[in-house]
Amino acid sequence: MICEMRRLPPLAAVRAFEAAARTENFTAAAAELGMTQAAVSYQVKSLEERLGAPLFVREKGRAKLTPLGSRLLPALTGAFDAIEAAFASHRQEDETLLTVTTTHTFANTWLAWRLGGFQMEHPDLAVRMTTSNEVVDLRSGEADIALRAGRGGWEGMEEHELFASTFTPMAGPQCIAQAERKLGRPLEPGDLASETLISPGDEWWEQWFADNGVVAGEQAMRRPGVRLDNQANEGHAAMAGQGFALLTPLLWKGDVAAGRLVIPFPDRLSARGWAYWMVYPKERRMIPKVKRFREWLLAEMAAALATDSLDLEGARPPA
Amino acid sequence: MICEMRRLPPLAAVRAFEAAARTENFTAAAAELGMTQAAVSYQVKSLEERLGAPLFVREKGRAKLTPLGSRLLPALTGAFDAIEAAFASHRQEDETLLTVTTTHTFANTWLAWRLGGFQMEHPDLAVRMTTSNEVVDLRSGEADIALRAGRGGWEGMEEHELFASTFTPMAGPQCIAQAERKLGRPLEPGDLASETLISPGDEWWEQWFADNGVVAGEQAMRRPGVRLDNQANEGHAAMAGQGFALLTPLLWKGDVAAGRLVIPFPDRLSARGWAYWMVYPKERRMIPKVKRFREWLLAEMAAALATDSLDLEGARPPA
DNA sequence: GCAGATCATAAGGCCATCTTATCGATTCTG
DNA sequence: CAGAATCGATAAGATGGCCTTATGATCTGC
Repeated sequence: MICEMRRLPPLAAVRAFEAAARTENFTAAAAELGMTQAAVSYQVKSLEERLGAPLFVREKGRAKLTPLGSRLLPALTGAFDAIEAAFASHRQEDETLLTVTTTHTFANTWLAWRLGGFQMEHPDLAVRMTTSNEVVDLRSGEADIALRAGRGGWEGMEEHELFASTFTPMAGPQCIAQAERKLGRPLEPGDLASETLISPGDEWWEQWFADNGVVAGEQAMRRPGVRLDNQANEGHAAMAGQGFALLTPLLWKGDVAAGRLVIPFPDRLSARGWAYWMVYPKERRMIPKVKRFREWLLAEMAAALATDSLDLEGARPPA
Repeated sequence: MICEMRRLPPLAAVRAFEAAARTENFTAAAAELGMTQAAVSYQVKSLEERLGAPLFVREKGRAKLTPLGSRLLPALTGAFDAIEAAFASHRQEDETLLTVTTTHTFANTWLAWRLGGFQMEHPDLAVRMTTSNEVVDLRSGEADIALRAGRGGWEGMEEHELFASTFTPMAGPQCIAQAERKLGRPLEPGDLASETLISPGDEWWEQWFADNGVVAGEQAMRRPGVRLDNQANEGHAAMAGQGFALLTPLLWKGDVAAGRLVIPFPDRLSARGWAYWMVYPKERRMIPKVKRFREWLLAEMAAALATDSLDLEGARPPA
């Protein structure tokens, strides 16, 4: 093993010396360090004893640096400045940069549309949004807050349930129109068994078909089809007329309102048993930027939920 | 007052973090720092709490740096390296450079002639000799050892008396010859009253005249004459035939032996009540270079004194 | 599945470090 | 020149930061 042995004097003593040397005044140094003059005197003396050489000459009631002390001082000042700068830059960044991590889906369909509002309300914060799938982000300090789907119960985390993860089939208007033209009547759940599905192999299709008594659903699920890796992509594919996708109504309100997506069976809503959560380490809950984001998000979410969810025509402009 | 407030985390924690981060291994870091793994864990944790952000991600029983930790590490390593280097250079210099401070006189007449011998015996030491008159040199660390004239009793200093500071008139041989030719007989103490003195106003002339019952000495002392500021210069002036100087026999042995200086009254020796001393701070007596020089000097001095003192113009060995 | 390595944590002790108080020396000031 | 103010050294005493020991949990490799 590489044992790069360091031989350093006690750092508390070095620190006291540096401050004392910089001012050539033990009393002032003590004030700067938040301790007493006696403590500085003690530390300086102990450092001198350790070095076996004097750092100050005491004369006429003052302390003046010896040549050795003068030689030592600049390097030490530089070193402490470097340490301070390292932590200061962290603190600076930590106070002014808020990083939110979330899923592609939630980012795309909800957060990205509203994050500008938060930024407007808090111009002193730099906001960064990243998308990823690991909750580890929080433990490793890569993000301050996570917005995630799951069942909750993350160890050591403060959690706020935002909304339940429900889903129902949606498709582009032309897709619906075409199907109904073909059938000559409004769509019914069972009809989807013969329509093109997006991510047909998905277990949630199985659940939805079961929830709605569609036995023939399995055929549709076995048909080849595009398999996409997140709901955001599925939604966009649906809007592009690629078929029916299972989507969470809350997340697509805007597109539904704008007519880009149609919900054929507004009352045929399934639930995953999941929810979306806002999550952050318990111990960071009092940090200002975390607090501000939490409050903003909860208000925003409340507004989003306030619109009658079944009355799905629409995303309302956020309060 | 300029209160350049620094906000630094506890340095012990920073130090532990730096070592732990460098190796990404708390156990190894603990070994390097000479403490236990538990202590490193404790310190790292305390630093993380202070920062409000994790520095390591603990997973699979290992600790891996977070991005924040990685960003911090280089600056901290650099800072500690700088501190280490500062003290190391001092230590290096302190171990290999021996500085002796002494008077012009002793340097000129004794030490300079023999210091080469010490250097030969200790080629690993760099030896530096400076001449000055302040004992403060030692307290300020400018020199390791002082060779000084005085009465002893320096506070906090280890002292070795080397030899008593005695003196007797000396002059160049031509000067003596000229005077005796003029008188037609060997010189006697009283004759100096009408000879040219070097530094005639010096109180030691007064003492020497008194010690030797020369009442008329005062005349000579009031005559104008060159006043030199140290015995080295006075001795050289005497050798140049400028007159009679009061010199310490031990210091001029070589010149006397070579015939460049003559001692007209070898038994008319006065003492100043002073001695020459080797002096150094008590607490430094065990430092190798100090020890080595001390032993060398005492041996050298013993050798110099070993030659029968009365036979040789009479320096007496100190008690 | 056991041995070995690594980190976390609890409990407890102790000494380094700090504070308070006081003194002596020097400098400032009216 | 006296008194006030400033500054550093030092003694005595308190405390809590820091370290150790001991143990547990987790992961890896044989």
